[in-house]
Amino acid sequence: MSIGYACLTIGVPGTNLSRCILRNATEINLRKIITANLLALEAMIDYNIENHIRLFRISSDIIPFASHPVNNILWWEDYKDLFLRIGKKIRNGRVRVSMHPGQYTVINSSDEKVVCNAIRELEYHNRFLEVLGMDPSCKLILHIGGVYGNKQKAMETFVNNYAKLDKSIRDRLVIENDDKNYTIEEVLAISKETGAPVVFDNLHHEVNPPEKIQTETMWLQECAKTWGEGDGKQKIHYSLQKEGASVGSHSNTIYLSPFLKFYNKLPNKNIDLMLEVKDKNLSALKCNNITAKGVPIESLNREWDRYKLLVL
DNA sequence: CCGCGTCAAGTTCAT
DNA sequence: ATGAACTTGACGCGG
Repeated sequence: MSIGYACLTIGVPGTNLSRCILRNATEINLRKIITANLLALEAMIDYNIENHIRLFRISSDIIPFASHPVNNILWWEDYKDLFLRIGKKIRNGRVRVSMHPGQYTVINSSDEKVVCNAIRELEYHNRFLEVLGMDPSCKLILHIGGVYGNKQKAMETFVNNYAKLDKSIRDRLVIENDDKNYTIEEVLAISKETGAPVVFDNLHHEVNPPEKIQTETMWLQECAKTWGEGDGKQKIHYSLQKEGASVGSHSNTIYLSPFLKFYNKLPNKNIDLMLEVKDKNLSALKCNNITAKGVPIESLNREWDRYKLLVL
C-alpha cells in the first residue's frame, strides 16, 4: 500500500506555491508563477521520493487560470523541458500522481456553458499529466456534480456527457462519492454505465450514506471491481471529521487509533490510500511508518522531529 | 511592514 | 432573492 497526501508539502523550503488574482494575471506575471510553481512541484516530488511517499496529488493551481481565456500561454510547449525533468523523477521514483479538478468542474450541469468550462478544465488536467509522461493509472478524480431537482436525470446527463469526452480523458477519469449529493451506491451505478473506476471516500460515505445498508468492507469490494487492467491499483480517500467543525471538514491530523482500525478492516491492503488532512505529508509519514516496512530509521526520526515542531 | 479582507469558476442550503 | 459554505492560504492593499 502507498499512502499519500494532497497538493501541498508542509515544512519543506521551496515547496510553496504562488498565485495571483485575475486582474494581475498578465503574461509576465503568469510565466513567473508557472516557473516558480513547477520548481516547487519538483521540490515536493524530491521530498516525496526521499521520504518514501509514493502517492501524491498534484495541485490544480500549478498553472494559474489554466482554463481561463486570460491565460494564452502554451505552457506545455514552453516549459516542456521542466515537465520532462519532473516527469522522469516521478517515474524513476515510482511515485503515483493524480489530480483532482475542483468543485467548479461540473460535467452534468444543466447549463451548457458550465459543461463547456468543465471540459476545458479536464483538458487542462489531462494535458498536465500527459506532458509529465504519466500513464493512465495516474488519475483525474471527479465528483458527479449537481442534482438540479432530479437526480435520475442528472445522473443520465453525467453518463451522456462522459461518453462525449476524449478517450484520453475517459481513460484517466475516476469518480468519487461526495458528502452532499451522490452516495457510493449511486456512483457505482454511474460507473456501471460509464466504466469509470470508483474512489471510495470514507468520510463522505459516513456523512452521506447510501440507502442500501451494507458494510464499508462490502462497498470497498464493489469499488475494487471497477478498477480495470490499465487503471492501476484501487485508490481510496481517507479522512477524519474535524471535531467541532462543520460536517465533512477535515481534521488537522490523522489520529492513529481510528486509522489503524480502518486499515485493519481493509479487505485488500494492496491498494493506494490518499489522505485528506491539514497536516499533509506529516500524517502521510506517520501512517506510512506505522503500516509500511523497510522505511529507514533516520528518515523516520528526521520527520518525527519536523512533525513535533509543527503540530504538537 | 503588518494584518486583515479578498479571491475564476458552481451548487446547495440557510436566511 | 441574496449570501454563505464548501476549503484555502497566499496575495494585495490599506493603514
